Amino acid sequence: MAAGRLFLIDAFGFVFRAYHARARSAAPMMRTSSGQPTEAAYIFNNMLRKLIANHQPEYIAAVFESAAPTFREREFAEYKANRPEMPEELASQIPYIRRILEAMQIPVLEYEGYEADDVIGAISRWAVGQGLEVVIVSSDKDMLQLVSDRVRVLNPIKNDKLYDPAAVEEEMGVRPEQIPDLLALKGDAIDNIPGAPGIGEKGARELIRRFGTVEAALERAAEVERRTYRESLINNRDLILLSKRLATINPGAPIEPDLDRLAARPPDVAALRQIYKELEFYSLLKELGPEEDQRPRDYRMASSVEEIQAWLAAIPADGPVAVAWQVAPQTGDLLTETADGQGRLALAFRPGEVRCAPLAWLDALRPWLEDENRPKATHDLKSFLLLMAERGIRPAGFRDDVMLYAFLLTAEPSACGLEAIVRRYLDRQLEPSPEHRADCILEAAAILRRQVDEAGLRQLYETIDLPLTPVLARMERTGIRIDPAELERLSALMQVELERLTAEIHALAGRPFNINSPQQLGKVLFEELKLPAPTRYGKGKTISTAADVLEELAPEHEIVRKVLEYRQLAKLKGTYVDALPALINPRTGRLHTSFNQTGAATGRLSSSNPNLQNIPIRTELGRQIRAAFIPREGWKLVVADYSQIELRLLAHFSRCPVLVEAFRRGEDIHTRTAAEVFGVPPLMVTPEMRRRAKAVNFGIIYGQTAFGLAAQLDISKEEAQAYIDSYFQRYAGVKEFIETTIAEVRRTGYTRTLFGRRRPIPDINSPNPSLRNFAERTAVNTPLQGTAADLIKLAMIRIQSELDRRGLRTAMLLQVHDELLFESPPEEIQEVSQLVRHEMENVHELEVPLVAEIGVGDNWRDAK
DNA sequence: AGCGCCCCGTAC
DNA sequence: GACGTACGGGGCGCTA
Repeated sequence: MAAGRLFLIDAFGFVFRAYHARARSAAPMMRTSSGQPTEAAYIFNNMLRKLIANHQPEYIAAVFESAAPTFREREFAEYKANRPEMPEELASQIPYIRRILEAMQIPVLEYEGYEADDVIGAISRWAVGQGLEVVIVSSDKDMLQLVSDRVRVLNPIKNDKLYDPAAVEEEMGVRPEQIPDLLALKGDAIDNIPGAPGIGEKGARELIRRFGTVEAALERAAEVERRTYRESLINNRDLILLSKRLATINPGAPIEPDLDRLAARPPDVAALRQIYKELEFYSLLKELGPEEDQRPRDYRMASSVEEIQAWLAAIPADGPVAVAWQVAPQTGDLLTETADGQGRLALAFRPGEVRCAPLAWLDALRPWLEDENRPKATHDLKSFLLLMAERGIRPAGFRDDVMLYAFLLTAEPSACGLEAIVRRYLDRQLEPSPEHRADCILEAAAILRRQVDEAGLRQLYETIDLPLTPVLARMERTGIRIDPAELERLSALMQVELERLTAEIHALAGRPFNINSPQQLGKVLFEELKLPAPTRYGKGKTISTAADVLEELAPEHEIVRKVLEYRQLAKLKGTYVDALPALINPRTGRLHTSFNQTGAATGRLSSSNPNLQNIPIRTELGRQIRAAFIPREGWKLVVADYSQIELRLLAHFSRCPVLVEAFRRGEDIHTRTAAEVFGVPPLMVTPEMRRRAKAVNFGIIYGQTAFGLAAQLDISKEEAQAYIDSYFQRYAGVKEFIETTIAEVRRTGYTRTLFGRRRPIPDINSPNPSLRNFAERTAVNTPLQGTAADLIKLAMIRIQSELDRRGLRTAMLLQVHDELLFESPPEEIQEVSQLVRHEMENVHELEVPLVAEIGVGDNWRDAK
């Protein structure tokens, strides 16, 4: 005979109650920084800790509900029908709860076809037979029927109240074995046990105390004085008996667990630490104490190619090998060679086990690098592809890019560097050596891979983010041609103009000063020349001299007009005309930007060194700069633009009939909006009305307020508000979309694009109205901007694959959010135009058509 | 001299 | 406080 107490935890019951208790409260739910709800896991974890600390069980197990239908559901379809589907915020925490149990070494019991109640009943009976005492950890009243002299119920929600038979009788008014009878009469709303109509809590207790059982009460119903009770008993006999069967825990299940498995064991602290890190339970992490990080390290430079190959051959082919290379210490830029000539690749096989190879050995590693069946992990795959491409190697088999994983999970550019990943997910400090980088990548890959899977982001990763990487690498490598002579010509012209303007401005100011300095300029304009100072201030304390402020002042003084002209020239010259030629790669003679896949929280790409996504187009001078972007000799540039993609997505998401119809009929959307907002037929829409409607349309996408629209259009706030009201009246579906989107983000904590890309919006429930408003605008804008980004990325992947499949020489050069730029040999232009248009327009079926406009020309300006 | 922040302006 | 997402140049103040 065994001795001791067996604690049986009603896991789902507890989790449900804990969750719903919190869900009802107004406070925002607890989440990780990436938006994963964690509160139920936190409460459950603390309940377990408290339980173990206070009671020190000899035996313990957690009982889970099985997914298969139980006898109650077979007998009574409505059973538990009142219980809502488990909400996503709770369901997503169940895997963590199971892992917490695993880490605490608490066995989980679940048996197909039995509810947790029945499993607990059966195990209790079995355990008592084994000589154990049983403590059922549950806050469910049903459980009280199992209480006996050897079985107790412990309610962790009710301050660990422990129920013995006397306590049950005191609280419920009946003995434990009479609980099903009680419930059979009074019913149970949560489990949808019907009960006897007309008999409530008090009546049920009175009847059961008097007659002992439901059966006896039915038998002797005639004796009941109170008419409603008497008639309810007589008229609902079958319902009452069914209710009793539903309420009765059936302990007859043939369940006999292995007692040794249920013996309490100390927690696996390392596993627990890992989960706490993932869930960002920092206070709990602290309680676990400092981690001994001095894990054994076996970092070695391989002594021969053969040794590396032997290593590679020895590891199981299904586990990934992490690859790292040298990066510049400060910038993180990839280094092809180090000062000491010791450029090397590091390969991590198992935690703590890393082998390095000099770059000179790459040829020997080529078969492994190019073998798509040898899985690899990296941080920043694109850089690695570029590094290898320089050496004529085309690596394959990339499975995990922890940079992309981190981005999918957090949508935070600053969380995607390896340093940030190691700090956040491994809770360690990154050392710069490639060995340590590879070691960390291997470890982080396992964690992030799992989180990506659990967050439902796997498909997005495999269909968009990962396959886009080699496409971008190729675009960067191809680069784009510019005409430096043309830019130098422009630069000289602009220089002359700037010098003239400088002299004129200084003369008007009565003294020389630095026009580039907002501080000095403000002093000249508002203090010395006493121009009417606007109320607007910058984040510092200087009066704003921004263009829109100066525009207002332009009629007041000649100097303001000249400053505006100076500013434009200085900006374009400094940022583009002079900067771009200096960045031409001498080897290729072309400009090679970097596309950052983790640079924009919405999922857009960003471009840097140089940024080729903000080349001017609005002014004539700007267009001259754009004209300096040219194709290679004898080729053409082909430009493909999505038309109004974000407004089309707004139509798709909102299904707003007016908007949807306008796009289906191929109308000019700004004219249509003008007609709606101003209440005139489309033919009566003036250019000014269209301009204003266009501002309203964009304002909607960005969550603009009346204040902002008024400033933008230089109209009164009231007039702007009238436009917005009129808009929402005509486009009621859009209004509803905005409201439901915000409501959903409030509930879930993050936005999702059409393809499931998420962005946590933690401030959505902030008490600070400014933060909250900003969060709301972000919540509305991100699914539009992010879905547009997903769509064009998908189109890029398909276009590149189609270009390759057809053996075309056309090269994709740039992406500018809703636009793709190609260079084509003349004989391919027709085919490529068609191909590109087809892939862009058919990238995904929406409520409205997607339209791509194609242009061809000898430079970027003329191709549009 | 180098870094970081601010203002400002370019793109979509 | 007031329009979403970026990058980058120049000024300027801080630190070295």
